[in-house]
Amino acid sequence: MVDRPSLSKGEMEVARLLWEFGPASVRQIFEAQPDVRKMDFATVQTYLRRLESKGHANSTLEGRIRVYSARTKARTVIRETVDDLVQRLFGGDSMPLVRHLIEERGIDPGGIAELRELIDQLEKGGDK
Amino acid sequence: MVDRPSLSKGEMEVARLLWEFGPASVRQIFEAQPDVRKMDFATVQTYLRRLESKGHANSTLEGRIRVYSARTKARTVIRETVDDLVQRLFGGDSMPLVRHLIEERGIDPGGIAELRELIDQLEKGGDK
DNA sequence: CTTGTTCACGTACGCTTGTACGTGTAAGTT
DNA sequence: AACTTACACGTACAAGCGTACGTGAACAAG
Repeated sequence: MVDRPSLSKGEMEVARLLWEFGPASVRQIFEAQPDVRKMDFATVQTYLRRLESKGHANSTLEGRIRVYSARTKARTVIRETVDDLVQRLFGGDSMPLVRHLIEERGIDPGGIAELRELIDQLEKGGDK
Repeated sequence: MVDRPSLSKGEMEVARLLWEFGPASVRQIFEAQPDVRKMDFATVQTYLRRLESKGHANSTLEGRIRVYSARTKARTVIRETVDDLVQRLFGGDSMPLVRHLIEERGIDPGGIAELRELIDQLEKGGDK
């Protein structure tokens, strides 16, 4: 449970790509970026270095290419980030955020079905 | 639609108090803080000043007391903040966040009922 | 009027973040 | 071998952030 520093916005973006595209070189992460809104190669590199120095990634040299891999699970980082946001923006109550997401951002039909199930589950095993 | 700089975490906390406790002096915001995790008076003051310089608050001197009031609506800031988070952490898809909130943070019984209604509404007027 | 209290306001300071550039070198191309 | 890419790695640097301190003025209490 070594408590790692939290991620900045830019670092999060790179971390997400790293989670999604597994162990990867700087170039691979660089190219995994959506075409719009691309960071410079060197910027991606810096973020990966910073992720490593914060303990959120590991790296090894494979030949002359440095390959990074995530060291913390997405779920963990997401939990911490969201908890923090809920705390600061809503004083700790997460319902307003759920409400906001549903009202303002909409959910597609598949999501609606899934949501119904989630709620049923919640109600059934209404523990903790 | 003047595009104001986004808020830092500390600023958000103060902004939330300002939204909740209406136009208020530094001291009032300072005292509105939950007893644990209190910022110093001067720190609150700095955040209010910064909120103003970023265009998120206004202030006037009432006698010798400076009174701050929010200039941007909570809803707007929340939308921008959450949109940004969803973008960076989930690549723009908000469903994973909803799922996370429900699974990891739980919703109280009242919330469950409300959620059901929200979903029904969504399904009915399934536009946009 | 003297002393303590409460503010506003300017300032500070080290750390983090966004966003790279430059240099040296290994590998690929002609 | 000479030239061109592609990398790793060190470095940079201004703006933003967290967290106040200090000073001087206004007010309140004695």
